[in-house]
Amino acid sequence: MPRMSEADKQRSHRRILDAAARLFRENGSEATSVAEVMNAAGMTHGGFYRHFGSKEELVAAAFRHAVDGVVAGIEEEETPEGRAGERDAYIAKYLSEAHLKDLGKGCPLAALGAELARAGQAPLHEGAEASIRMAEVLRHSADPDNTQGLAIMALMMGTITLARLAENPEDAHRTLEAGKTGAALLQENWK
Amino acid sequence: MPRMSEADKQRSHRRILDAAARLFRENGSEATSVAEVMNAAGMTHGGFYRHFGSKEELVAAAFRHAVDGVVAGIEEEETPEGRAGERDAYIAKYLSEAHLKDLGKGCPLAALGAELARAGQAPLHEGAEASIRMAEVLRHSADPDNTQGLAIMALMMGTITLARLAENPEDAHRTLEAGKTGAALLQENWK
DNA sequence: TGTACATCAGTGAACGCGCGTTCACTGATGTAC
DNA sequence: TGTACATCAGTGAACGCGCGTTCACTGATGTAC
Repeated sequence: MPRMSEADKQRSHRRILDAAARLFRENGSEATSVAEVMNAAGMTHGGFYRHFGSKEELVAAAFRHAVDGVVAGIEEEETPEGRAGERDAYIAKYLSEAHLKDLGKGCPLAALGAELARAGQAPLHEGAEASIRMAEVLRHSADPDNTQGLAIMALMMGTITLARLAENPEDAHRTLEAGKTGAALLQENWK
Repeated sequence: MPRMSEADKQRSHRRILDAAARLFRENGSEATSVAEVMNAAGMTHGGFYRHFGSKEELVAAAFRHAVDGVVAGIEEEETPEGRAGERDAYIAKYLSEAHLKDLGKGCPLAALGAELARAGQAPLHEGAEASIRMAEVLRHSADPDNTQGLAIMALMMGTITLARLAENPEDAHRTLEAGKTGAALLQENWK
């Protein structure tokens, strides 16, 4: 059947990244095999090394791809007003019940942050960039360190992690509400 | 050499839990093998199943053991004043540079929370209990849901996760400072 | 208190299995003339 | 434009390896008399 055209290869590459970004968030990057990713992308495992040099390289690339998907449309906003609107919608969506179970499309930092810190140099680097980038989405002030954005991002990540550990919907809801109250407080009363 | 006394077995059991609680937090429970845990506990891997029925059982037990170690001394405080003192010290210690690299003795929820949510029923249950228990340590008000404690816990977990992803000490420090400012705000201005 | 024996914590070899990675092969693609 | 050929994306078998788990064995412990 091979070989395909250059455009086909790009489509395959994209399918691998899509599958990996979803599966890694759902099950963790360590618990997901290269073969699982390739099957989900509609291929067999042997072709993997035409696209990536190693699994670690895929972990880094898929994580970045996941972050791209999550912040898409927000980073493009030019005006402060557009940003503020996107930002508030983003916080509400982040702290929603839907985000709890939809791991595969959820926040990459919440799903993989802890794992990334020990997954090698390239994944760690992507994690570091994602931290700054995702906190930037939440920036309110002109503070160059974006302290407020970092704090709100941290609160939201922790909230989702705690809510995902809840054994019943009531506890999960309670945790999300705590996060919403906290996020509102950090937005209104900063400094 | 075997068989040892009942007291010896209890000491072995304890050594396995100590080693697992440290190694799982340092490298993740999936990335740590049963043999590594047993070697760190000073034994060979074959004896493991005299103590635990499966690795998953160890993950749950070691996580609980880790939580026990972290909240020890705080839960025992009887008076509100004693609690408040312990609590403030706990927050300061949690958001310190020392906590960043000392993964093996650090917060079990920050290190393993995301992994636990997909590690099986028993580990998930321990994660759920730990969430409530560790938020309880931070309780300020008489609010039965402990909303404030949950929010502060979430903020601190997220802060440590973000800070551990930082590529240089300056960014890590900045993130910790954001967490401290946020935590103070959540303590002072709640509701 | 002393002796015979069953128990069982820990050892180390062995198991089947799935992992990441490699490789010979296929055949459509893209290129040179 | 047509033909010959090199390229290389994807296949599927195979690799060595380490995993979780099992098991026959050892010998000190704890128990029964």
